[in-house]
This record gives sequence, structure tokens and C-alpha cells, in this order.
Amino acid sequence: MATKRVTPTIRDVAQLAGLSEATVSYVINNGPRSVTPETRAKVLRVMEDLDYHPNASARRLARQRTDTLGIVLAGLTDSNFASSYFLEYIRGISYAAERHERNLMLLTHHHQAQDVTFYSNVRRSRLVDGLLLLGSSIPDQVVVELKARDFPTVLIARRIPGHEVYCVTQNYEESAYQATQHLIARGYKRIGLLGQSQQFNYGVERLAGYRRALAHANIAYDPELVRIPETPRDDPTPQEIATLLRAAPDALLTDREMAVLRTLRELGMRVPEDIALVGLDESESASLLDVPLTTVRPPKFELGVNAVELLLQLIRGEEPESSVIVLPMELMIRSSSPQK
Amino acid sequence: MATKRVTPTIRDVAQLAGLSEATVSYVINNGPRSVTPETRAKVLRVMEDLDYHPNASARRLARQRTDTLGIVLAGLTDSNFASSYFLEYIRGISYAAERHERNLMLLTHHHQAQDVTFYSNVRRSRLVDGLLLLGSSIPDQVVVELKARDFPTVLIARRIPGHEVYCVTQNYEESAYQATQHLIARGYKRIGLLGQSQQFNYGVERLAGYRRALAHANIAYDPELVRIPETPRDDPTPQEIATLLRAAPDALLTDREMAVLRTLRELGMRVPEDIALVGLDESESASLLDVPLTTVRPPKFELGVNAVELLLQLIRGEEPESSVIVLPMELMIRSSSPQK
DNA sequence: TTGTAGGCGTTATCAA
DNA sequence: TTGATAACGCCTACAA
Repeated sequence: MATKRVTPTIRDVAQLAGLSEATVSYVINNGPRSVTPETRAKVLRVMEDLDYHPNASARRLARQRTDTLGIVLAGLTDSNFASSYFLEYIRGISYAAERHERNLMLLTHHHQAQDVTFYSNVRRSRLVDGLLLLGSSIPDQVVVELKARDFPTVLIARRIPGHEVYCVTQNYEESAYQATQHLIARGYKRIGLLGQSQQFNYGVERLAGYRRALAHANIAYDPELVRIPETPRDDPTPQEIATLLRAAPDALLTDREMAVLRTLRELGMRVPEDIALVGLDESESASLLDVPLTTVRPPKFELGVNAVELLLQLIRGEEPESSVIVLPMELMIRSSSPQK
Repeated sequence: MATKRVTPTIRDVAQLAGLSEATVSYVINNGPRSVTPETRAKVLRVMEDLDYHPNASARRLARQRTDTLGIVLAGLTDSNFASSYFLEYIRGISYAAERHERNLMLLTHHHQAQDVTFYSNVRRSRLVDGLLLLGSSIPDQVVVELKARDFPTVLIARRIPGHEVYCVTQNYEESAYQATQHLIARGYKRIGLLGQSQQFNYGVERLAGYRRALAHANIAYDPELVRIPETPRDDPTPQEIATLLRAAPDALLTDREMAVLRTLRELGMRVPEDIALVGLDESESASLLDVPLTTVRPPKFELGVNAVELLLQLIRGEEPESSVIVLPMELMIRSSSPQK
């Protein structure tokens, strides 16, 4: 009969080293007990010889934790705009997770209809120690409930109005303010805004920043120049845009620059000759276009990194200084908003 | 003294239901033993009452498998072109994984210098049941070794010349053939190719398809019209492109359409007036440009789905019909290659 | 049809 | 400093 077990266990290491499993364990984990250098060396050598690696599942069971963070990718079903961000968030997340020796689990639900069931499963099955939530399509209620259950959770790039959940977000208000001010400084008088539903904090904050800049420059707020959808949507519809254009704006702010650009072209309007365009939420392609777009650059990588740091605090049971981390966005001035 | 345990265990369920742990287990797993409907109902009710969820780590340990697939994202460090594909692969992967009730683990190495250590760890620690490998920057040697160790592994969108590893790839040869033929049919005579290093199978296959189309049309192969880098690179350099242009091509094939387009513009050449352009590896933006690009569309989502199916076969210990699955790519004819 | 008990690999506790 | 052993929570062969 050949070898009974394919992979060596801690027991094999202990036997070959002539030591107890406990001692081997202390070598593996550098504690909590100390081991003499000789013993340690012997254990390490045997481990090397056997190509031994601790069984992750057994560790998790014994330690009562997984050292794994869950990344929830919501709204991946529809290949929508937002998802193009995900990879950048994930870059930041995985960078930070690696630093802290944490694993990452990808959680999606294409099929699962029941949100509640899904999150309850994740939470109770102890699959992960905490959750990072990406994408706006996770229902507020779910986020609030996770918080209520004290399950370590961090929201990325948005917050939930009226609820103090942990989140890492961006300075939507200030960046909209700066973008608007930039246009004003360049001589634009009638600046239009294609905003987002006021159900989302970024919809609210961007509108506020826009209005603050106008007020600061003593420009009257003209509702005709602003289009806010009743319900959340991705891209502004051509109708929406056409309606706004009837108010004769000389510049346009939008978080969906690519879609707006396309529609403008279909309508025969050139950027920036006929109208200036500033993106509030840079898509990767914005800088590659014939007319590179002036956009606000969201710090996606950094968002991911900060979210991990915050989540690890929560998992350790620490109370973070603030439940919200706000990172600055940078205005990248390109060719779509020239001096008028 | 309050409740000792925060989360209920299978033992709690068994006790409350007045049954044994075994019976509860059989209910949870629908087998391998049958349970009377009444018993089952009782168990399910208690589970519901306690909000019981099986502990994933304990299951994994007992079952000696994780029901988890690892997604290796290589080359995520450099925010290179290739990574923009990853999310589409992942969409397909997560879609299929969900169907089969498998979890997904994200594996990256930003810091880890030692490839071998990394993969050895993954393999031996039994963190995942198998691996999906994305991105060209995973060394061939690593892939070959995983195969040699019989660790279930599937390569996505590429194969390794000279080694029969499991992979789901695309019809690079045929699509390059079609793209070239399309240009020939539209009247182009001097078709240039900005290829990829012959170290990669897609570099080799695309060149072959290109030559086959030329031969088919009785057009002599002109090395002056072809630029293949010695070593792998992402975007063709402006020098490379300039050199090729000296051979006076009237059309250009490339797998880096966005970069080439940019350089052409910088050189003052217009598409398609001065030169036609066909992309061999559609980037998301290709269709959004002023001149929507004719490109070959890789079936990224489907690649992900097929990779999961293949990997699950390997994990089950089945021998797949073929070690390679080749999916067709579709030529999307747009405006950058008009009739000449 | 159901209960019992041993095992999975690691870690913590208690002795030595 | 090290060893023995009992959890950890679940699964399943074997008994009943």
C-alpha cells in the first residue's frame, strides 16, 4: 500500500521532526509560544522536505475566522457603465489585502433573486470576515441591516443618506463645485447639469456643488439648465439631453460623459465648438478621444485601499475615528472646456 | 449566564429538533441518506427558527474540498490594456460559478515576488479546488508545473505552445484571416500588421491568419508591412508604427487599436481617409469613437463561462474531450474600413 | 429510518 | 521549553 495521504498534515511534520503537533504549530505561526532556534530549524526543514502547507480550512475552523474579505459586485449583470470602475477599486482592494495577508472572495448574484437570503448566507456561513460593497444597486436596506447586525461592512464610493454606515467615498460636492467654477472661469455663462437621481448621495452632493459655484459667482440658478431623473438611471436619454439643450447651455456637466458625447454628436453638435463638456466621473476613455475630455478624476485605487483599511479596523473590533472617509477628486483639465 | 454561543451549530439544531446531528446533516445536504418528510420538515423549521447556517470552514474541512474556484489576476499591477478585459471574463466566470454553486476567490500578487511560492501556497493550502488563469503575464513555467502536479487549472484566452495545458481560447487565426479578407474585399492592397510577440500563441496565430488571407488572394507577403516585436509589449511604439508607415500601407491591422489610433493622429494621419484601421481585439471604446472602429469582437463572457465548465470537469476528475476549447470571434464591421 | 462515533487539520489549555 | 489532548463544526461509515 502506497502513501495513504496525498498531502502531508501537521501530524506528519511532527512525527518526522520527533516533536508534538503543538510545537510545529507554534513554529508555523511564530507563537503564541516561543520555540528554541534549534527546534524551529528542525521543524522548518521537515516542512520544507515534505512541502507541507497548513490546510486553510482547518485553520479557519480552529481560529474561528477566515482572514478573508468579501467583495460584493452588484449590478454586474447589466454590463453597465459603473462596472468599468470595479476593476480599479479591486486593484486597490487587492493591493491592500495582500499587504495585510488577507484573502479576497468575490460575491455576486446574477441568479439569486433574494437579496436578503444572499447576505444572510454570507454573514452566517462565516465565509468571510467582512464585506466590501461595490456598486449602487445594493439596496440601502441590506446595507443598513448588515450594520445593524454588526457585521463588518464598508461601502465604497457612496453613502446612505440618513444612516451612519461605514463608507469610503469621494468629495462629490467639492469636485462638482470645482468643475463648475472652472467653466465659469473660462467664460461660460449658461452651464447645464445632467445630474443623477437624488436618491443617491452623489446626485445630491453634485447638485449642491454646482449650485454653490453658481451662487459664488452670482449666477442665478436656472432650473431649465438642470435635468435630474426621478428614478436612478445610467445614461441620460437623448430626450433628456435634447430637452436640456433647448435651454441653450454653452457648457454641460455630466457624470456620463461618453453617453452624452455620443448623443451630442448624433444631434450634430460639436465639442467644444458648439458646447463645452466636462465629465464628473472620468471614464477610462475620456482622455483618448479626439477631443480629450475635461473630467473629474475619482481616486478609485485609493478608495479600494482605504476601504480595506477601514474594514480591517472593524473586523478587529476597533471603533474608527469616523464612519466616513472622504477622498478628494481631481479636476483634469483637457480640451473639451477651452477658454471661451 | 447568557447564551454561550453567538451562532447556532448543527448540534443546537439537532437538540432542538430532538434528532441526531447526522439526520440534520442529511437534511441540509439532501443526502446521501434519505430522511422522512416529517423529519425533514421539523429540521428545516428549527433551522429557520435559529437562523442556522452551516459553518463554511467546517464543511470544507470535513468534505476535503472548498467548492471554491480561484481567479488569478496577473499583471494587475500595471494598469495595462489587458486588464480591461478581466471584468468581462469575470462576469462570465461568476455567472457560471453561481449556477454551479461555487465560490470565487480572487488571487493576485502585487507584492509577492516569488511566483513559485505563490502558486505552491495556493495549491497546497487547499484554499481553492482549482484555478482560472487570466492574463498573459503568468509565466509559462508556472502553468506547466500546475498541470504536471495535476492541479485543476484552466488558462483563459491563450494557450502555451508546446504544452498541452487546459485552456479556453479564441479563434485568433480565423479572425485575423477574416479581418484581412474583409480589407482585401474592400479594395485594400497593402495591408500592414502590427503584431504581437511570437512568444504568445495569439501572436503566432494572428500572423498565420493574416498570411493565409493574403495567400488566398494571391497577394505577396511583404515583410516590410509587418511589425512583430522581439519581446512581449503592450502598445506598439510610435517608432514601430512610423517604420511600418514608411512601407506605405493603405490599411492596418492591430490588436492595440486605441494606441495605434492615437499615434496615427499624432502623426497627422486620418482614419479612414488616409489609412484604414481594423482592430483584432476590440476594446470597449472602439465603438464609441468619432470613427467607430471595425474590430474583431472577442467573446469574453463566454470564455469565462466555458472556462468554469471545463475547470469543474477537471475538479470532478473527468477527462475532458479536448484540452482546448476554441471559441469563435466575430468581425464587427464599422466605419474605419470603408470600401476603397 | 435514525443514532453513534471517529475523523478532517489546527489551535488552545493544561500538564509536565 | 515541550507534550498531550480537547475543542472547533461538520460529514459520513457503521450500528442499531
